Amino acid sequence: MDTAQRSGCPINLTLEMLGDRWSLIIIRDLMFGNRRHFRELLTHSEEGIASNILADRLKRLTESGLLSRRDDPSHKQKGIYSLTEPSIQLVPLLAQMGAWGRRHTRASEELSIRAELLEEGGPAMWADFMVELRALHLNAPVPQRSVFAELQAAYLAVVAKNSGVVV
Amino acid sequence: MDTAQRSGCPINLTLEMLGDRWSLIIIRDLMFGNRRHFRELLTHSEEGIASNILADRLKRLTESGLLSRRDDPSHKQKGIYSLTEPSIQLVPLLAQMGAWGRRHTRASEELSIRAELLEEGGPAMWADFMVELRALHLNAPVPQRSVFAELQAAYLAVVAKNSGVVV
DNA sequence: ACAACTAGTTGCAAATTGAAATCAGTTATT
DNA sequence: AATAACTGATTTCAATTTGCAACTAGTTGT
Repeated sequence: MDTAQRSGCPINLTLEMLGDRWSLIIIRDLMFGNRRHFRELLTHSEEGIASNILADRLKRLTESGLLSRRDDPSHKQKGIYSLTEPSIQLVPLLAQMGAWGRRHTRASEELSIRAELLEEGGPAMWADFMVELRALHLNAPVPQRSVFAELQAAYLAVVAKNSGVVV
Repeated sequence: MDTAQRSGCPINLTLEMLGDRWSLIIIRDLMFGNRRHFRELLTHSEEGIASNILADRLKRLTESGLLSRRDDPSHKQKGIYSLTEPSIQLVPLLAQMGAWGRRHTRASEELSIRAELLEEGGPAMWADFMVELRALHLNAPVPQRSVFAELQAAYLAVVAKNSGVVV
């Protein structure tokens, strides 16, 4: 990894770590979709990431401490990717990105519902979500509230509604 | 501009508009540095943007509604770039980016002070700053409080302190 | 033994980036 | 009036990055 940085500005440095078209997509899928394996990230990606790009980003993100990788005991070739404390602390940033995107881009209703809930929930909900992510990714104690489940349920409800199925 | 989008996810769409290494740098300089002309953005950039990239990004950002451009009456060739309501609403996102970068990257003390103040000030300060930006960029009424001046003063104080000058 | 699955790698064309030089029009200086 | 400096770009070109498709080498299930 090159260490040459353009400036010491925190916004610039954040951009240097995450300012490309795929890094935050991968973190998003790990965070909100709980995709933990290479294959899951590759094939369940809404955006259709290529395998070489995914491999490269996983390597870079792991090297820069935003992800960690451990072996999957059930399969000698599989690795399990986890968020780290720094990437868990991206929750407020991703919440703001979702909120902005929902207002100012042509986001779909189905994929916006999580952003809407996170925005309404505010910092308190983000904190609860971060506690839960620490349980899922860092072996911290499991909390009572599952923001993940709330978001998932809301998403499935909108999908069901829009396909005409009675929930 | 190509209209092909990878997915309707609000995070993805935000990334498609702003997820490159320069767009948010330009918006940052316009927002926190009040750089309004091409030359100012080009030469006062900490990061040293190239003129062809700057020209391209100003065009793209203007086309996508994040900036607007009007003629400068004092010089027939100059344009004055302004933030728009959508880009003013990036304040919370940039505040979160600064806060994250300050914690998780090797950001310099001098360039971090604004991020620190914005984080401490929270949503109330962000709202005040947005009101002020609407005055500076959208001809809205000028408010009493100037967050811009507060940030600038704090920055200059740190610069002065670190160069051994008595403030 | 064999098929399917695993995490990647390789090859290659296209697009993007970025440094340096250049450009044409505008303004300030002499 | 001539000229120098400044304006927002554009051009050129090499290097890098992207992304698709094919492929690899190892692992697991049948």
